[in-house]
Amino acid sequence: MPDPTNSEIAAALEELGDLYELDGAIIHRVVAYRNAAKAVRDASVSVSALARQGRATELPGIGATIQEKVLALADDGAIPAAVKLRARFPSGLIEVTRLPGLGPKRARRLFEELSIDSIDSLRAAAEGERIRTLKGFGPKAEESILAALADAGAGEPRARVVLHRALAVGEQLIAALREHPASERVELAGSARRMTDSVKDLDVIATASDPGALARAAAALELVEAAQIPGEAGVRLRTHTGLKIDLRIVAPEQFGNLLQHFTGSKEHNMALRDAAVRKGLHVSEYGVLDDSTGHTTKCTTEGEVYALLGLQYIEPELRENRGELEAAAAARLPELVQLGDLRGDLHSHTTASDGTASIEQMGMAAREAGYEYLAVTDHSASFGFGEDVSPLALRDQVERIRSAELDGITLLAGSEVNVLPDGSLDYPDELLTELDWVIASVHSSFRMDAEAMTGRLLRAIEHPLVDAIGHLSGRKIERRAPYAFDVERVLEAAARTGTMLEINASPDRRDINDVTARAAAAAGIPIVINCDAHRVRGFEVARYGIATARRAWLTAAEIANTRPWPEVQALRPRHRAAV
DNA sequence: GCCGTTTTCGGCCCGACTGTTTTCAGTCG
Repeated sequence: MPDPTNSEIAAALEELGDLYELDGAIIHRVVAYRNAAKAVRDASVSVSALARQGRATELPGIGATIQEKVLALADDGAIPAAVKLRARFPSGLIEVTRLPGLGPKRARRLFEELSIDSIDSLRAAAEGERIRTLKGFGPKAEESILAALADAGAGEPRARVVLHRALAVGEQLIAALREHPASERVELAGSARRMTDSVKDLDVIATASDPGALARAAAALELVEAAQIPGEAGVRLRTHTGLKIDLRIVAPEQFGNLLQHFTGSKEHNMALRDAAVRKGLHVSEYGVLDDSTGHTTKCTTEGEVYALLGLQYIEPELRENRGELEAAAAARLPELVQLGDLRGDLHSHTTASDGTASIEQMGMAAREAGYEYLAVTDHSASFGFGEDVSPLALRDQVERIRSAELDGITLLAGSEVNVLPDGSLDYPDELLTELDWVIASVHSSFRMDAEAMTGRLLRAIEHPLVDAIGHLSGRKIERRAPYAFDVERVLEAAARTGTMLEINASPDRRDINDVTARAAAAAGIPIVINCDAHRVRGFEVARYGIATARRAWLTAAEIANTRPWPEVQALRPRHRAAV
């Protein structure tokens, strides 16, 4: 039996937390399990392996007890405490606690007093008006339970929206509000401001000379399908795309507090407040209360909030409670890479494969995006959609790239070569040696087992003519999970061979992700941020690659293509000489 | 269950909302 993966361990710890909560454990113990689950999920190394070495306790929120439980899971496939509790609480009961309005306390009473142990028995009890017989429950409770059941069964479990779709609408709304005469400051908040992969809804914070007028104007915008009644405090909107947007309007003197609060993340804010309490301060969306004076300080900017707590300003992308508070306290936050730092792009397509523009058109678009160089990397021989480039055609393509006459940008002849199921590439080495740049990607046979996929990737990484691996995990945000492979072994191999790893900036990929990118850079692996552009407007997505890099704490120095092309070349092991 | 420049024991974020309440517990973000 293979060791449990980090996500399996995290799920087991979450479940145990849920079970302890049903069992009536003090909430702090339950929270401890949830914090541990998050620490496992954020870990870039195998927590099973760490636990075997007795080092899992180095992760924040994991102590000796939870390490023991991880070891039990790894050795016996189960945690004894969870087995015992599962016998007492039917699994359907945990689903009942997930319904809005029902938590562990009320679910447990339903179980003990009405034998409700599943969604089905809950529905039957509500319909039979038996729930209102319980003390503390009334007709309203029954009604809201039935409404929650109807929502859950409506088949529209409102999936999260990929970030760029939400921003496409949100940025229009913000631009419109900024133009309104009653508005003063209008800023995006929430997870979208932190540039997460996907979002549930959007939060917008504003100050206004006439709040009511601004809220009414927002509700009247063309992109709004429905709005609740606008008020002085703001308005809740739903756009025609189905996206929910909360506009909150506040007094200017509290703008910093509110923006900080609603930017989150929840975990960041909880840790921030915890640290504040130890200094005798209490942080909320209304200000910072000082225990010793009883005085609440309001902040017009977020910088003031952090400064009051003795912290450096923390960029939104870092606010995930992944060590940013400790770093800010020590004034050791990294200077994050910015969009303007990119000097070139090393992954693009033309009409030679599945792109829509010519070499020249893509070159001009890249130049307009501010790049000094662009690698043209059409798909290789076996791409498989009738868009493949045969070896002969690639030689022609190299000629065309080399002879393209474009001022102000250097075009590089490259290819995005398929990594075949056995880990070999689908161009011969003699052909690859003629190229300036080779990026290798997996485009087929995603469902191999982890061992085989790891071997496949290792072979590509170790190939002396491969400069970088494209979209390493193969994930599509909200649509396709990464394929199974051993991230640690892959990073170890890339670090050893000097093979670069791509952050593919395409907003539905953002692959490698923030957690992996941070681990890769820490291992000394050069990262490249590429747009994978298939059309002239394809370079607009660079901001999403930059966002992932920033969420990974990366500086410009850790991104290869912030350098001029000759320096990128020098970074590569290019074993070319050895071939 | 975790954790420590005020603690190895005694704490553990903050405020809003809801329903069933006569002062609040449970839930949510």
